[in-house]
Amino acid sequence: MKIATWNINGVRARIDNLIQWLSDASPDIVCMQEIKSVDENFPRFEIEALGYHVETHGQKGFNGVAILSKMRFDEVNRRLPGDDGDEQARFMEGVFSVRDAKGRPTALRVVSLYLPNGNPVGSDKFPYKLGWMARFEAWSADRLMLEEPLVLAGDYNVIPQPEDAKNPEVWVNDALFQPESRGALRKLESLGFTDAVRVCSDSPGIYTFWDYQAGAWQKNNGIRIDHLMLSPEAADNLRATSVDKRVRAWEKPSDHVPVIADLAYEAA
DNA sequence: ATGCCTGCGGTTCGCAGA
Repeated sequence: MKIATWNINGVRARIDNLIQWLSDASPDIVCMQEIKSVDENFPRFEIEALGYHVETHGQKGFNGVAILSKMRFDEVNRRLPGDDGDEQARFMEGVFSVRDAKGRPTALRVVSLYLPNGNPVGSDKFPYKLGWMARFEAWSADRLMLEEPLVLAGDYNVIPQPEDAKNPEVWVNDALFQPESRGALRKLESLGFTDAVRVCSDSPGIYTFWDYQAGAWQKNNGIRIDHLMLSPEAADNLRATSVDKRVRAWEKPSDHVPVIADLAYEAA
């Protein structure tokens, strides 16, 4: 079962790109971020025509997340608990019925998340980012107690390590590379989550984002900020992880590319 | 030091992104 995360940077501007990629890669579940659309304007019919169920959590103009799945949703939960005043659409969870490699049935939980950017450091956006990450850690710790396969997939807006950037020195004053941001991501690992890309490769230079500006793609001036964090049960069933760089070279690309984890589950 | 480029909203420039 292939589970992907992709910051699409505007689903309506990217619909041709998305349809091409879905047809091509045939992922089972796709977590999307920055759909930049309200639910009513989400281009669901084109996607449903490819055999996907579609659940969205949109917002006017900015942010917004969605989950596409070849399996039907058993449950959908929107909004990260812990702050009823937070109106930004950055979190949704889908629950599915699957079987593991031995045929045992289990629930599979998949989260699509879009963490705050947090720049500039020194503005109120940075504490919002850290506060959001603290709420997310608390929610994740709670979910871990279920001892179920759980995939936290999304745009974390955090560069974990220097080897996750082509030029780490230019990021030292950026919210994406602050010790507090990196520490909050590392807390998920200390709780027991596994970075699906990193557990499969020690190589530097695995990137998921290249800025539109200054020829970043052509210079391979990228960063790795889109992550799939796996609960122990999910990590035990990880077969492989890949980054689909091809789409960054397509016409009218998103500045992010899909990251895909292949887990040893099948639809129940 | 700043813009570079792109999507969106709501009108053609401002904001946000990373």
